[in-house]
Amino acid sequence: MPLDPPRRHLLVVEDEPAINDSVTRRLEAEGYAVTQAWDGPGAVAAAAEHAPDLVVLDVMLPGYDGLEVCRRLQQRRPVPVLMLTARDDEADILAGLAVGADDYLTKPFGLRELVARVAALLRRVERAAELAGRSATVLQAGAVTIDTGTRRVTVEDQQVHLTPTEFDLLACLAAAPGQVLARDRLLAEVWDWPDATGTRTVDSHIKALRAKIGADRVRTVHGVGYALEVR
Amino acid sequence: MPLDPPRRHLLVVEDEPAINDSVTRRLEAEGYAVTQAWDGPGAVAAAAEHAPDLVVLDVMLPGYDGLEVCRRLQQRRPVPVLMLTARDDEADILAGLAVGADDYLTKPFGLRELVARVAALLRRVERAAELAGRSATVLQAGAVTIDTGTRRVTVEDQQVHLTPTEFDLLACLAAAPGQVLARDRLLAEVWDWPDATGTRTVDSHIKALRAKIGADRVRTVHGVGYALEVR
DNA sequence: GACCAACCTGCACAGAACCTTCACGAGTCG
DNA sequence: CGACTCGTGAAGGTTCTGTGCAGGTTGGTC
Repeated sequence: MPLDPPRRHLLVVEDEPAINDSVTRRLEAEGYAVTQAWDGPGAVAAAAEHAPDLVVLDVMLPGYDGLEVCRRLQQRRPVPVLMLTARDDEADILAGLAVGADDYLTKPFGLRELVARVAALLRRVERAAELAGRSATVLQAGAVTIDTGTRRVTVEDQQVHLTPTEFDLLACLAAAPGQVLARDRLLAEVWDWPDATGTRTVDSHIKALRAKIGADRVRTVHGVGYALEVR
Repeated sequence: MPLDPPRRHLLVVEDEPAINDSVTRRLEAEGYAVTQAWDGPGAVAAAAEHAPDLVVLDVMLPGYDGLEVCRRLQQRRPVPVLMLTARDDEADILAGLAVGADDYLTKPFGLRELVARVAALLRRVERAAELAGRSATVLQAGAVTIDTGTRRVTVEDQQVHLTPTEFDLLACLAAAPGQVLARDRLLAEVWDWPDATGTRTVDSHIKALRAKIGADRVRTVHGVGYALEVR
């Protein structure tokens, strides 16, 4: 049981340097650990690396849309998102909430208000998490069961130990059972490398995965990619 | 504007009135139509009557076990099930998954989490249904079935292995069943060679394809090209 | 700081899978 | 019956994948 209230880690995603910096400074003054990101890819990468407890996200971003960032973040791991929107556009806000944002703030906003919202959202989420206890989202493909909540995998009711990357790879394949996924796609989703050129990393992990869950459960489609057998 | 998605119908099976009511109220607030049931027989009857899109099912029930309910529901008609379990028992969870549950949540859980799970599961199931049913990925010509998602080909329910080029060629022909496609056209679409001059490559692959799916399924149109028989 | 274990990545090589071309015979059409 | 088109088999070359291994990173321990 952790005794001290753990320090909360926030991710601030905002392309305007002045706003990003002032928000960051203020939140740090409030005692949060803050990581900054200035565009979509950076945000996704930072989130993957730091696993923040909450994300403050501008919807208007270079790279790709803030909504897209939100979607990707949620897809990877549910994380509370406080959306910043310059437009006072109902549709935009609704879209944000639909892709997993939990609250929003329209520009221009005061820092005091932002801080209050962040605190409120964290409180809300943490209370829910506390009540939630253990839970999971389960994927299944044939005799393979993947629990993304506990990150455990069983094959024919036998538990198997997978490394983090192996697990993510399997989860990615299992999200679309039977479907063939290209190496590029896997590199983008599992490794967050939008650019994939001549690396054999995927193959190496596929090999490891096969050794652990059974070689014939991962199908090679020559010249295309890999697929999880459903059977 | 996104057109309204059809209203989803849920069945909540839980014997504890306080929990059942709060869960139901919250889900209704989220826009779902909700039916309540308090025991096993009631759950089965309600499912038969309302044909819900998803069932939230407590495993500990009077009457008979939640697992039994789950089994009966699945037997009647496959329906996504989100299991609620008080016990933090691995075996119990696995048993649930084995009888057709798709996800689980251990008590005590947060309503926020529950809502998220319900939405995620519905999304997943609907996506799967789309992939399975839609002809977006599945092409058909007579007894030949081509799944471009899994890249699998079936001839009279027998699976056939095709090489990448053979598959693309077949898919190209199957995209316009019965239609005659010129070699130029095939070279352009399958091989991405806009310029086609006196190569016999197409013929070679047609030959291979014929050997695998049956010679008479690919018709030669002298001086023009090839066509997939529909029959 | 040194050390160790677990893990990720990339490379080189071998073998498998695959594609293309060629030559020649058979088929088709006017 | 020519001229052209198509089928066929084999050969050669190319691309792709499986695999073992080494170097590097990370995180934890003494």
